[in-house]
Amino acid sequence: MSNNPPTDRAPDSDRSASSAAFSPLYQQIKGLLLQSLDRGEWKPGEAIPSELELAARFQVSQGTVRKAIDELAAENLLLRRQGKGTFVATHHEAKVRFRFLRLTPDDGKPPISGSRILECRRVKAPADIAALLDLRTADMVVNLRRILSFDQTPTILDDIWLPGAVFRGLTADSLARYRGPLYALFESEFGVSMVRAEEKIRAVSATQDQADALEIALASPLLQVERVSYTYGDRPMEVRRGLYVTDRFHYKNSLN
Amino acid sequence: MSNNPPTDRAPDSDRSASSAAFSPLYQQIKGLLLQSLDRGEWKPGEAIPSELELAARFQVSQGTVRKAIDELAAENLLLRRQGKGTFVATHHEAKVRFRFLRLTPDDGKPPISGSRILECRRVKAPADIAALLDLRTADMVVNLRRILSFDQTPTILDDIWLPGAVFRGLTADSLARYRGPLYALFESEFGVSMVRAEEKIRAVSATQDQADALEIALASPLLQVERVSYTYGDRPMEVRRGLYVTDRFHYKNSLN
DNA sequence: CAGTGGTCTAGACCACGTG
DNA sequence: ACGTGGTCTAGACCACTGC
Repeated sequence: MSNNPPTDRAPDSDRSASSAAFSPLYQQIKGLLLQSLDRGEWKPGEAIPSELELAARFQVSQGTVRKAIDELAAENLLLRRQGKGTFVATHHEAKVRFRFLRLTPDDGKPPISGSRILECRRVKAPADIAALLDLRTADMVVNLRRILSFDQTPTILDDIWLPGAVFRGLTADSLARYRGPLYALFESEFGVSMVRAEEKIRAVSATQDQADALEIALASPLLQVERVSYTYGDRPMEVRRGLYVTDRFHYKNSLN
Repeated sequence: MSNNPPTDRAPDSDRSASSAAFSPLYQQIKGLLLQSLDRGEWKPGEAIPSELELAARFQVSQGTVRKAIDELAAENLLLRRQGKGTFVATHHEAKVRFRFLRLTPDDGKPPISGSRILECRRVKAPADIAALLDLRTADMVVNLRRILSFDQTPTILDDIWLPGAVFRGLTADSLARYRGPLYALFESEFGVSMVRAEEKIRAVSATQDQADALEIALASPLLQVERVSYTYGDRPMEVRRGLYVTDRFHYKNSLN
C-alpha cells in the first residue's frame, strides 16, 4: 500500500489533522495519539479507546496502532493492562509515585516521608530560570521551597520554579493542605502531566542556610540535583534544584 | 498453534536446548540468542545471521525472531542497521565509547581525555567486593587504581575491582600500553562484554589522599559513584568506585 | 461470556547499503 | 540486482479481566 505521501488513503478521516508527513504510518499515529493526550481528550488514569477502535478511527490496521502504542508505553506515557485496556499514565497510584525520585534508602526499607513548605511566592523570572522554562524575564514564575523528610530526618531541600501563567492559584495554603507527590497535584489541579525529566548532578558543600534547613553541619557534602521536567510536547514546565543528604540514602541509577 | 508446552513442534531443532519453557515463543528465542551471545558464537562487532536465517534455524516465523531481536536491541545488546544486518554491540566504536560514563562537560565541548594507572595488583577479595562480585573472600581479584584527566585536569579517581580468575594476565604493563576505554579492552582481551550497570551515587568530602591525587583542596565535595557492571546472564564482573570532580563537569541523567 | 491486550503467522512492499 | 532490516496488513488463537 503506497502511503508515505502526506495524508492519503482516507483524506477526510481523523488522520487528515496530521502534521508529520513522510514518516512511517505508525509514527504519524503516535503523533496523533500524543496530540489527543496533550489536548486532554483522555485524562491521566483513564483508558484510551481499544486498539481496534483506534484502528477504525485512523483507518489503519490494528498492528499499526499497536506499534504506536508500544512506543508510547515504552516511554511511560501509556500503560497497558492485559484484559483491561490501555491507560494514560498518572503520577497518582502508589506504584509510580516518586517515579522521578531516584534517592533510595541504603537498606531497602521504604521510609516514611513528610513535606514542609518553607516558602511559596510569585516573582519575575530570574534570567537562568526563564531560559530553562522558555519564558521571558518579564514573565511571572512561582517559586516554591520545601523540605522533604524521610523517617523524621530532613533529607531534601527543594527549590522549585514553575511558570506563573500555568500555575495560577497555587498558594502556600493549598499546598499545606495537600498530601502526596507534587506531580500528582500538578496533574489534577493544573492539567500538567510531567512526562520526562533531565537531571544534572554535582557534589557541593552546604552553605550556612542550607545546613540550618537540613540540620547538618556547615560545609557537609550534598548532592545537588538540577532537574528540568517536561510535559507532552517536550515543553519545559518545571525547574527543580534539589539538595540531597546522602549519608543514609543514595541516588540510584541504571545504565544500559 | 499450540506451543507453550516445553519444546514442541521441532523437537530436534536448535530450540530443544531451550531452558525457559512456558513463556512466549519470542522470549524463548531471545533466551537462545542470549546463550549464543554469551557462548561467543557471534563476537562483538560482528553481524548475527539474518532474521530469515534465524527464523529457519529456530523453526519460527520471521516476525517472532524480529520481536526477540527488538528486545535485545532495546537493551543495547544488539544493534540494527538497515540494509546491512544486525550486529553484536561493542564498546569499540567512537559512537558508544563512554557508553557508561555520564560525566559531561558543562559547556558541551568534548574534552581531551587521558588515563594514568596508579596501581595494578592482585589481592584476596575484600569482603564487600567479594559479595558484590559473587566471589568468596579466598578468591583473588585484580585491583586497579587510575586517574582520568579531561583537558589536562585530573577529574576522576577510579578504584576498580575485577575477578582474578577471568582477568588473568592483566598487568600494569599491558594497561600502560593500551589506549581507549577499559571496557573495549575487556572485550577484546578477556572476552568479557559489559552489558548493563547499576550505580549508587553520593556526595562525599575528599580525604587528604584523594585531594592529592585529584589536585584539589582537602575536603572538597566529590561525587562518589559506585558502579557494578554485568555481562550476559546478569553476572557481575566489575566493581568500580569513582570519585568525580564536578566543578566543570556534571553527571547527566534522563528520567522517563 | 464478551472484550481487552498478547502472541504468532504469512506475505506484501519499501528503504537502504553494497556490489 | 540483490539481500538486509523496516513497515503494514489480515487473520487466528491465547490469556486475562470483569460481568
